[in-house]
Amino acid sequence: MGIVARKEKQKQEIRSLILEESMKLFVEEGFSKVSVRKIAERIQYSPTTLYLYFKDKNEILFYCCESGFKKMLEQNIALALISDPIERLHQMGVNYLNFGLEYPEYYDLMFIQEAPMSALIDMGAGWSSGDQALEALKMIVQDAMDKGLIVPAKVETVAMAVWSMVHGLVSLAIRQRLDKLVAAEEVENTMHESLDWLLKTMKKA
Amino acid sequence: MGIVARKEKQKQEIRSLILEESMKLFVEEGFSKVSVRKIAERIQYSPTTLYLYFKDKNEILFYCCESGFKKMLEQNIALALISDPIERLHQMGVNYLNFGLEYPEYYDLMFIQEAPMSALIDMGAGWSSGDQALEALKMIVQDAMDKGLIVPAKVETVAMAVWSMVHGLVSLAIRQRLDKLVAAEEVENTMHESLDWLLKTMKKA
DNA sequence: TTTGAAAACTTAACACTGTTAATTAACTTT
DNA sequence: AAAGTTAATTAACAGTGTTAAGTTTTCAAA
Repeated sequence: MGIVARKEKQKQEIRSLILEESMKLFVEEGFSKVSVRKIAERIQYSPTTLYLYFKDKNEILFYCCESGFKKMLEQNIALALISDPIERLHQMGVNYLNFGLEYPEYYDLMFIQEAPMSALIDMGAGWSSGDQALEALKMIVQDAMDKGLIVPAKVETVAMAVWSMVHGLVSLAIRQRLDKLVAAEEVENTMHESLDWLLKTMKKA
Repeated sequence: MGIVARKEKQKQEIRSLILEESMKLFVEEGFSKVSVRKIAERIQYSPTTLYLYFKDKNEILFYCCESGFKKMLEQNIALALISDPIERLHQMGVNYLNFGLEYPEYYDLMFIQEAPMSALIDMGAGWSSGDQALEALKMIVQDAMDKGLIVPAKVETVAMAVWSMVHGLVSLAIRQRLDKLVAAEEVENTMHESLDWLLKTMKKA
């Protein structure tokens, strides 16, 4: 059995190689420039070889996505130290904005492109990493409500509102829409102000 | 001079023909399926002919966008009848959600894709239709603040927050992310609840 | 150690994509 | 009718994701 295990390991190594190089590529050259042929060239394999390790390009992108979520979750570890739910929610939002602005290519893939979700459906798999992040959000909202810091409402409703807002900010920024509302150099600042505003507004007086 | 005017008119007619057929195409088959060749086939012209009337594909998409904004502004005419700013803002949000869910392909083009914005930059033109909608939003917010219905803040900050939230809702819904938070059949409902929640929350007690 | 099957990989090809340069067809003006 | 201008086309380039068929490599059993 040792031999089949080693083979499996080799297979996993090539899978990782493909993913690593894919991620380098789209951080360097942007999402739209990533092609099967370019990835293949980088790892010195024929383009069709990739199809022995992944169903299609969408599946590759899906796994890149997963690694993006890991990056994001790492940023959120420090949140556990903040006891005040509102303050914790606020910092989570700040982290979200920062992640989106720092890694726009990852963000694009994780929350804007439909390719990874198509892969998810094809694979019949779950959005495990994404679900984890959403679960964390819901728990904070619930906590804030339990402690009487915000007006009671359906948790999903509030969570959706908060998520939608930060996603809206990031995705509009990435797609150059926010500079239609304020000058380009003030976009990032105003984004944070909007987030601050939301949290101040939703805080029970 | 009459002859050169007629020629100009003919030219404009072909331009309109291209745009009309493009829009039909991407409402029918979706944004990603629209190609220069498919448009050309529909209007019985050679693909390269389109390049005599438009700089590139992005420019065609840009003008499709403009027509999407027209559709959107039409929906907002009735807003003028609502005197209460908060109520007006609310209805504007409802219209926004409805537009996005009813014409996801248009919405995609107008607010998610980067192609139209690239065209805009290439053309050195302004985002006239979009600006108009944003101006309307800012005015309502200003009005609400003047009448003491919401807590005073920078108008751009609040406008950005509100826009980002409804955009976040629509774009996450379109890209199948919201059904990770609530069941698919409850997405639309919860979207509206989130909007309601925001407006209730920002309303000064 | 040689054989034969299974696994890994590549080549060739299909059907697309946006776009440019060169060429032909049509219409205007002289 | 001849020359010049404009409109439209054909051919081609360089790229995309993906599949089928063929080749090379690996490795266990004879």
